[in-house]
Order: sequence, then structure tokens, then C-alpha cells
Amino acid sequence: MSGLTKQRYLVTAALPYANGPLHVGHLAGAYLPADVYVRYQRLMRREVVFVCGSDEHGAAITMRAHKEGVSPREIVDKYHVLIRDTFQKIGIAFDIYHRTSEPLHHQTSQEIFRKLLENGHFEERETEQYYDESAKQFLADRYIQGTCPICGNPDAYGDQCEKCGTSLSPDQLLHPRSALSGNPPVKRPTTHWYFKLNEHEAWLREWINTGRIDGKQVHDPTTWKAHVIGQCNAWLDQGLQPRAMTRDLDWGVDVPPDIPNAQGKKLYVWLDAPIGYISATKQWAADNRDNWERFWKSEDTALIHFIGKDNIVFHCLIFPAILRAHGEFILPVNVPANQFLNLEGAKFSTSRNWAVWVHEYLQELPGREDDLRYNLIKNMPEQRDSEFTWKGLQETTNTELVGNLGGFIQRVFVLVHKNYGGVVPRSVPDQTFRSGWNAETITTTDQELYQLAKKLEEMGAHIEHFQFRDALRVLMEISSAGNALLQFNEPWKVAQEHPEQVKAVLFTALQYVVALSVAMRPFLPFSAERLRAQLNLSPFADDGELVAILNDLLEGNAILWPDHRIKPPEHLFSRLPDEVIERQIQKLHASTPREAAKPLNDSRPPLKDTVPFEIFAQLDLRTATIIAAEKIEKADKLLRLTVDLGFETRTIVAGIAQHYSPEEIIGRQVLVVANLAPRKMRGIESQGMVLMAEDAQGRLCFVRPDENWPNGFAVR
RNA sequence: GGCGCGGUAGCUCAGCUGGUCAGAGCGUAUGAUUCAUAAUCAUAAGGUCGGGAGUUCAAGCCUCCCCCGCGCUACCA
Repeated sequence: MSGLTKQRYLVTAALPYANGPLHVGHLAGAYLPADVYVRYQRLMRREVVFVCGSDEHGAAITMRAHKEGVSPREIVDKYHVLIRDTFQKIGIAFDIYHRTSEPLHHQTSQEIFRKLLENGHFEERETEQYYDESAKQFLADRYIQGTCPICGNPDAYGDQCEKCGTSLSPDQLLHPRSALSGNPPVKRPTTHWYFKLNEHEAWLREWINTGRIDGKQVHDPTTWKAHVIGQCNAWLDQGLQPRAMTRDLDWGVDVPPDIPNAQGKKLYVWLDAPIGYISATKQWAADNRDNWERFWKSEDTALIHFIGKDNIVFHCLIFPAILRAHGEFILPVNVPANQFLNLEGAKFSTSRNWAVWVHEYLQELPGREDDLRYNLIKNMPEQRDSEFTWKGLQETTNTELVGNLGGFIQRVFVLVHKNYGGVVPRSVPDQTFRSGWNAETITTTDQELYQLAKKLEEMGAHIEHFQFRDALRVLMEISSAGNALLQFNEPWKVAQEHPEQVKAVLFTALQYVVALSVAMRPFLPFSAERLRAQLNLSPFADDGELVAILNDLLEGNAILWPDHRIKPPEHLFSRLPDEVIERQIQKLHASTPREAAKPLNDSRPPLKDTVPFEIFAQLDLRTATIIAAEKIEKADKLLRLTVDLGFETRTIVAGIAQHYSPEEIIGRQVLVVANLAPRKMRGIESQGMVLMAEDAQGRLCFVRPDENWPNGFAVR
């Protein structure tokens, strides 16, 4: 199927944004699958370079710096180091972890911008943008605050209201003000470069869906994930639009200053972050006296982007379009995006601190890097969102790592030491015993080693198809077969009667252990290295160890020879006790406001400006009773209410459908604003407004007289 | 309401272009075993593959309708 054999691999993992730490969802989404894939390819002696780095530009970082009174540089330096070290400690084996603030990256991005400009891929557009006259700069969306037109939150941002979650554009904000000075901004014309993405629609569609470009097969779409292709087509079907590639920002890569109108302009994320993959490769090549162009400009290279599902359109449409518009670069052969990992039934949330931070895990559960990696790979969100739970981590650690895998290795070590003083026994070539793959089958060492090789190949095939959970399952099948081999032959029982058979069984079991030490390396690199040392073998060079043992096994050769001495038994894994798990679960819940708990102060809206009594007096509030209510078609939140004011009835449209069903509110007494200007919603004129109270969770309840009261009377 | 993705054994999840696809791991039950960190091995449990209708010789896998969850989006004066 994948007859597109490549000579070398360039693997990228999404650049983490340097304004916060990593959580385990990040690992499961992009970094662990990439790491497993890369480590496997190295063990198969394939040429592979694995690049990543910090994404250090953008408005969110300057916002944060401004808020904390530090420079953007201080923010990104802090998180770059934290993230880089976290990756290193959890065993993500990048060849280089670069950063987009490096001059090399700025140059690279500028060169690509210039090339696209020369090739006519941009159009300049003049638009009106908000400008802060006192700060003398244009304002990014995030830098404009104002009143949300939807919920009235006075501190909504120009891109989104964090109170009601609505995404906005700066023009929608009422009473806009600059987040820098607090002054109202003014509109000023500004010019930006728009990438003509629309011109790339046709070939992108062909390329994504058939793998062909100009009739040439460059990837195999059957190996792409369905949700990746699905999301791309959803975008393509809506039609691609030109997209601004520059912004008025003060932290980022400058538009090359010799280009007219470049002052104050920075390259937007599209022309910044993904180019970080290229600049990282350049730096790696410089450090290793290699040529980076072999990896980016040669059809012999397989480029693979590991990302989360939030990045699909970016990596499958926009970045490829940029690469092709430039003209010299290859395109990815696959973008194996994962879905999202949830935590204990809910989404990860930085603001609610609902997360497992990797650097804290490393500190609080030292020596358990592989326990976490194993659980995250086993539950990797390959096809759908999946879930991490602390109980789950305990279970996989105690049953699968300690019980099955660790148990098998320990048994072999103990038996070899008890029977042969820690020296690999020499067995008679054709000695028979029961197969670990089937109790009924009588087998020989040669046959068992052939089976073992087949299993290793099966595991590898899964990895090459980005099926990491399946690959891990096959790894454990090998371990289970090893356990069964011992179980069926009971070497502890028959050592006296059948010494030759026991030699053959333990010799075979030792080969399994060696195979496992190599096969587990991509998933459990730390344990693999420790096991390697216990086997008294040289440390991993991560250079062809797997293909070497595969070749040996397929030719019927042993991979651990008689007379080799192994070290004394030592447990490879340890049980995760209840107390540790309980503590983490408590910590998780303690840091998160409970559902019914007191609302946080900052979730209460701030007081509005004082108004004179005359303004209040202009409102005409009345008592009323709901006499009819019905759901409005094609609107999830709207109810059409008929209210009795005593002297007349009115129709009022209220956005309460998600809090009350029509039936349960009929007959209920309420307060209404009776002199509000009528307004049409969903084609129905609303003649007033029902007063509701809202709590921190956004729940609504009616405000009404505390005893039954005649309708139509004033509230004051 | 629209669009996208999901709803498969108690739990977590596999099931490619329709025909051994009704599965795996964990949990549970029973038995075996004691070399091994109460670890291991074997066997079983019988889930109307969200519900209904349809296409087909044949449907978790295709079509239509409905219900539920998640994401984006519209409506929340």
C-alpha cells in the first residue's frame, strides 16, 4: 500500500506555545506518538531527524508580559527552558529543540516571505484597524477591550468574550478601549499582505484526497486518518479565502524592513510558527555539519507532522500551500493528528487548573516516567477523544507493567540465577518443549524465535501506520507469551528430571527478554535502558538495534549467546500505591472550584458606573405573569413568552430555553422591563425583557415578588 | 437550528474500501500454578454494535428519520 519508500524521515512535533507549561494531554496528542515513531525508526536504522521548538511570538505572550510587568523575553525564556527540560525528562528524544526567537528563525521566515512576495502570492489590502494614539501603535484583537455586545461583560476582548465564550471581532465591541493605555482607540488605515490561499484550493483538494500532485503520487491517502481528511474537505468545500500573513504587532518577526510599508509589521503566525520546523532543521544541520536541504527539498524525504486536531487545517492546507507557493519544498506525506485527551471526565482547563502538569508529575512521582508514557500511549486519542484517569494509571502500572512485563523479566532473571548462576545456558539444538504461543504445540527454540520475529515485525508495522495503541498491545502479547512459556513448561518443577528441556526453555525465555528490551525502547525508553544494563549489554546507541535482532532471529540466530553473564535480578517497575493516587486525585479536585461551591469573586461582574436617579427612573419595571410559553423554531436558547401585565398582554422573547422548559414556567410571576424598545429576534418582535439573576456558572433564575402580587404594578 | 465528530461487552476502547466483525485489554467468575512485586496461565461470562425504517443475496460498517454527548456556528436587550 505504502509503496512510497523514502530514504529518510523528517519528523516534526507541534511547537508548544511558550506561555505555559505542558500537561499530559499535550504529550498524548503529539509528542509521545512522534517520539515512539522516531525511536522506532532509529532502531530500524533509518535516517531520521526529529525537530521541535518553542513558539515564542504572538499577542498572548505580550499581553501576559504587559499584565505581569515583565518583558516578553522574560516570559518566553522562562517557559522555553521549562518546556525543553520537561521534554528531556519525560524522554522525548528531539534531535533539536529550537526556538522561534532565534535570529536564524527570523531570517528564515523573512526569506520565505520575500520569496512569496516576489512570486506574486500576496495581495496588499488596506483595512481600518484600531490604533492607540498614546501608545503610538496598532492594536491586536487581543489588545482591545470593551463591552460584550452579547452578555454585557465590560471586559470582553477583541477576539473573544471570556464571560460568555462568544468569539468576536473588534468592531463588535461596545465602548472599545486600548488594553495598553485604557484610552479609546481610533481607526486608522493600515496595509497588510494577504496570502492568496484561494488560488491553491484545486491542487490542495487533489493532493489531500488522492495523494497526487501534477499527476504524481506523493502520498497515500489511505494511510491518512479519516478525521484529518474530513476536516480538510469541510474547509475546502466552504472555499478558501485569502488570509492576512502580517499583523501590526510589536513582538515577532519583522516584515523585511526594506519592503515598502513594512514599518511596525510582523509576520503572522502562519508565516512564523511552522517555519520554525525549517529553521530548527537548519540549526540541527549546522550543529551536525549536515545539509538541511536534504530534508526539505528532496523527494526522497518523508516529512511527517505530528499535531493535535486543533492544528489540522494549519498543517494540511495553509502550510502546504505556503511551501508549494515558495516552490522548492516538499510536502508532508502524512499528518497523523490525534484527537484530544480528557482528564477524569472533563476537558483540560488551564484557567480552572484542571490538569496534570508534566513538570509537577515528574517532581511528585519521580522515576515513574515510563509508567506515565505507557498509560498515555495505551489510551492515546488516535481515533476519538480519550481519557486519562489516575486510577487508570495505577491499574496499567500495577497489572501490566509490574505484573505482566516486569513479572516475566523478573521470573527469567531469578530462574537463570537459581539454575545457572546467572550465565546463559547452552542447550541442545533440537530440544523440544511447549510453545508459549499455544500450550498444545510442541516446539523448538528455532521455531519460537521465528514466532518472536514475526511479532516484532507486526509491532513495527503498527508503528509505521501510526497505530501506537496496537503496537503497544503487540509488545505486551510478547510478554504474555513469555509468561505462558514459563507457565506451560514449569522449569522450576522439572529442573531435575529434564535439565536439557529447562535449558532450552530458559534460553528461549532469555531471547524474549532481550527482544523485549529492544522492542520496549520506543515506548519505555528509561526501563529499556535499565533492562539493557541488567542484561549486561552495551547501552542503546539507538541505531539499528531492532533491525539487527530481527535479522538474527529470522536467520535462526540467537540474540543472546550461551555463556553470557547477566546481572542479578532487580525489579524493573514498582507498584503505584493507593496513597499516591489518592493524593493526586485530591490535589486535582482541591485546586478546582467545586460545582456548588461559592462563586469566585472575580466571576461576579464588576460594578458599573454610577447613574443618577433620573436614569433609573426612566425604566418602567412591572409585575407580570407568564401565561404562555413555547420554544422558538431554529433557536436553541429562545423562548417566546406571553405575559399578562394586567392591563394588556405582551410577547417577549427570552434567551432562557436552556434553563427552563416552556411547561414549567407557565403561570409563574415575573418582573419585566415594560418600556424597552421592541426588538425583533428570529422574526418575532420582543416587547420587553424578563428580569433574571445569573450566577457564576451562568445559571439563570427568575426575579419575582416574594408573594403573589397583582400584575401590572410598578417596581421601584 | 446548521455543519463536523462520536454513541460497540461493567469500564477503557479496536473494528480498513459492506460478506468468520461481533473483538481486545482491564474488571468479574471458576480452575491451574507458586519461579515471580497477592505477580502468572487457562476457561467463561453471551453485548438487539444509541432507537426506528430502508437499500442489498449480505450492514456496527451504505441511505433516511429520531434520541443522546462533544466541538464550531446562529439566535441569548
